[in-house]
Amino acid sequence: MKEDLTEERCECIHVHQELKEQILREIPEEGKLDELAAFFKVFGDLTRVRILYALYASEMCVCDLAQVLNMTQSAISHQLRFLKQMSLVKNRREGKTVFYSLSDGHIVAILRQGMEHIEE
Amino acid sequence: MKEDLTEERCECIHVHQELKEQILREIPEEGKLDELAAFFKVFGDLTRVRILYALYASEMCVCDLAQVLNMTQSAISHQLRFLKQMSLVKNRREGKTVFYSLSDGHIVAILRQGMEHIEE
DNA sequence: TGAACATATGAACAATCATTCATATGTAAA
DNA sequence: TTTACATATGAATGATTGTTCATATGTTCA
Repeated sequence: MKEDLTEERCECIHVHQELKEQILREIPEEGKLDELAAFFKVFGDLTRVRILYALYASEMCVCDLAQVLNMTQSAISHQLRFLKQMSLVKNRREGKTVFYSLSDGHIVAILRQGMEHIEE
Repeated sequence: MKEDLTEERCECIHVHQELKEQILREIPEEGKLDELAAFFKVFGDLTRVRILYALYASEMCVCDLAQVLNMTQSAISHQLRFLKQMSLVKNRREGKTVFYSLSDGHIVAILRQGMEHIEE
C-alpha cells in the first residue's frame, strides 16, 4: 500500500469516512488488480496483438511468424516468451521447429470484445 | 508498414507464399490493431484499473478519487484525462467539482472478462 | 474584485519496455 | 562429430510512460 498523502488533500467531503471505506471494500484487492493490469498490458502492444491474430489464423512456428509479420526472429521470440509467461500462447516442438498457438479460446473472446468497443 | 527484412530470414517454408498471404488477409488491418492495442493499454496500468473499479462502485469527483485511492490529485487528474481521451470515462461539472463516471457498461464487461481469465 | 478551493496541465525525471545485436542452446542430418 | 538450421536469451539502447512539482484555469462566495 502507498503512504498516506493526506497533508496535501483538498477539503472535498463528498466521500465521508464511512462511504470511503465502503467503496474500498467494493474494489478488488490490490494484488488481483495488479494481476489484472499485467494481463491487459499484454494486449497493449501492437506486435503482440499482431502475433495473437496471426496465431488465431493458424498455428505457426517462430520463423513463419517472423516472415508473416515482417519482423526479426529475435523480436518475435522475445514477445512469444512473454506471451507464454502470461499463458496466452502454448507451444510444441517438432524437430528443430517450435510451433506456437493460442492457449485457449478465451483470448479470442477478449480480442473480439476489444474490437467491438473501438468499432462504435 | 515495416521495411522488408528478408535477408536475415531462415529457410523455414511451412508457410509458403500463398498461405502467407491468406493469413495476412485474416489479420485485421494495422490501423485497427493499433487502435486495439491502444485501447487495451489503458487497462494495463494499476492506477487506471483502480480508478475504473472505484468509479464502478460510485461516481466520484477527482478529489474523492485521490482520497479513496490515496494518490495525489495531479496523478489522478492526469490519468482521468487519459481515460477520458480514450472515452472510458465521462464527466460532469457541478460548481467547482467535476464528477467522473464510467462511460458505459462495456468497460465493466471487459474488466470482468479479464478477471475471469486470471482467476483460473 | 479578491480570496479560497477544485481541477487541469506543462515540463522534468525515473522507471519500464520493445527492439537490436551478439551469441548460446537444441535438434537433425551428413 | 561436425555442420547447418531453428529458436532462445542476455545486455545495451532508444522510446514510451507514470508521477511529481509548479503553476494555470475555472468556479464560488464574501
